[in-house]
Amino acid sequence: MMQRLSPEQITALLTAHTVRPTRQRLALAMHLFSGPHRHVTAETLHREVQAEGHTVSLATVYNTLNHFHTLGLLGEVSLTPGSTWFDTNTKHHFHAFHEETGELWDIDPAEVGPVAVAGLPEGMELARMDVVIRVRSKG
Amino acid sequence: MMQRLSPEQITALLTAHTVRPTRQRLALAMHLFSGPHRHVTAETLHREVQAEGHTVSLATVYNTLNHFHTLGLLGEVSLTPGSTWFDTNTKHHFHAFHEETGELWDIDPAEVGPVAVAGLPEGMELARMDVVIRVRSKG
DNA sequence: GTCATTGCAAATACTTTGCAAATCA
DNA sequence: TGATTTGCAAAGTATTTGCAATGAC
Repeated sequence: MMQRLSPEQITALLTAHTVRPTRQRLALAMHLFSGPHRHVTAETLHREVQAEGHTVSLATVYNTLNHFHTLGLLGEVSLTPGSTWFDTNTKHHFHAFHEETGELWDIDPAEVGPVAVAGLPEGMELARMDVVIRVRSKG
Repeated sequence: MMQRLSPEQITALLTAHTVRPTRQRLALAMHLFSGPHRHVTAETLHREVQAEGHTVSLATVYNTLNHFHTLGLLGEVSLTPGSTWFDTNTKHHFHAFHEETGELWDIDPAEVGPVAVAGLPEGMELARMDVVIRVRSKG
């Protein structure tokens, strides 16, 4: 799924959510939404836009990622304590994480087989289910 | 599963892993291994032993939890970025997390139904699968 | 021009580490 | 006694926040 959103669509997406399409937000949104789905941390995204010559402070990257997450444009992945990953794929899916290389990719729930949760306490409902499959190279 | 290990068994457990059963480690291990299964952070465990009158520094709690984890006596739960939870249940199981109350408890894999992972890339094998079921009170 | 947004630096939260003093075998 | 362990304080890493300057409409 290359080129999900064009620059115009990205601007439209931001204004639709009543966030001003500023230079910084556009630069970040382009990285997030114009190519294939991404997994980023504030740190990795900051490095990327810097490398492209854009000037965006790290604080703004943090704020923007949180902002986009609040708007539902990004998902959050609980992977390792210590850093927060954001995921441009907000559909229901699972993750595979290679602990040796740090690689992270999506797993289609269909590949994990049918999953149902029984035995939840009375009065509670499932809000969301996070599955992280940790893999290693076959030794 | 109350009273899993007696004080003597805990001392034996530590010496078996060639860690000296010092006053601090015994106090921490008692909290972790003498009652039912626990989920703790360095912070919560530190508060507990302090409340009991033991003097253990927070740094030692961190070091000891990491040490026990390395020895395989504790599992680690990836829940929320920002704090690390340790789990005295090291058997294969899943977690349910109540995002509103912060409650965390174990889920028997049997209650989640059969799970199998297909479609892993060539040359990789499953190392471990973490499932976090997030629940909320029925609205 | 007005109000949102940005960037910096400071603050906060969590965790690790260096090292001297204390402790255990 | 000799090696390990502890506690403190300092450093490190990840993230948030206050506020003056900037930028968008």
